[in-house]
Amino acid sequence: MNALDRIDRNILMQLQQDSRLTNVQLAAQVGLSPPACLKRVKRLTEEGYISRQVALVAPHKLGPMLHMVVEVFMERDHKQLFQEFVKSIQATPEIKQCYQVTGEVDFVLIVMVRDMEAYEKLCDRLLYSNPNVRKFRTLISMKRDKFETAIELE
Amino acid sequence: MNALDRIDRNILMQLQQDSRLTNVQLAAQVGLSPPACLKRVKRLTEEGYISRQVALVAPHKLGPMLHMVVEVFMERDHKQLFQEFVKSIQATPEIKQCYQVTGEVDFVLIVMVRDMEAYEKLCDRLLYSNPNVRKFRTLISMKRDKFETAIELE
DNA sequence: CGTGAAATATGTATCGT
DNA sequence: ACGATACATATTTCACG
Repeated sequence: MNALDRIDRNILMQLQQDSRLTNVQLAAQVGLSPPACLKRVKRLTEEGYISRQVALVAPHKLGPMLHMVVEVFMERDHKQLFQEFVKSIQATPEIKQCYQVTGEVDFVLIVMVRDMEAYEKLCDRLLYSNPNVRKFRTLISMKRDKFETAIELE
Repeated sequence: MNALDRIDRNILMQLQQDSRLTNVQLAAQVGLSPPACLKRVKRLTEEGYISRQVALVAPHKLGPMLHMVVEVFMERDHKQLFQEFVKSIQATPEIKQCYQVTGEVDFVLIVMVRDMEAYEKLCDRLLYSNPNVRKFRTLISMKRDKFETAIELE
């Protein structure tokens, strides 16, 4: 079931760096004929290795943008409540990432907003009004020094 | 200089969700002829609005994967030292994201590693051995509940 | 920006290993 | 089971209006 050979990993590495490669280019890179290569890409997509292909847009080109790292402390460690919270996070487009962590903090959120006002509104809507959120701490970032989506395939 | 019209934003929104759309499909979506649409995509790429197009690979499909949120406290708030630190971060593939934040914490890192051993080695190499790093705190995540790369274009 | 035509690429069928 | 060749379909891309 889970057996990616060297060629599959090579394909994934290439496409993680640049998915605009044409299939003929990719095929040449990995040493296959275009149809054989296409079949693999299709298989990797169907089997969920490639979840999707997207364009990454440069945030700073669209005016000022604030990134927030938010640590959320919940009232109780209750699965049901966590799931509900995650649901509300998934429905909030400004929240780009959510990590469930172990320790004192329960969730870490990565939020992208235009300004403080937008962030405060978000907090009102999602955190202050949620009885299961005990408290949260915000780290404000005006500089994202690195953003890489690729995964190491050793 | 910075003047994206409704069609440009529409193109960016579409490609942020799915960059595998063919140019003809995209053209139809935004109400342009394929050549006109292609020109815009090219322009948006050349001008840096689209920084790149990538395949997103599902981490859990490649065996267990740990995400770490690392808060780094530097010794001194010195620009030169910060820049050097950022450089070392950019050269480290396991560190996927780096946010420079204001307040007590100086940097927040998002790290992806296979296991604790790999993380410890990373810490040795990058944090413990760096005299400018005063201390750091690690939040361990075994669950990434959301990961969205798209930016709001209102 | 649109139309139409040429150049490329994608996708399918079939064969061979 | 997997890859290659050849062929059909679709897309990209250029020239022109």
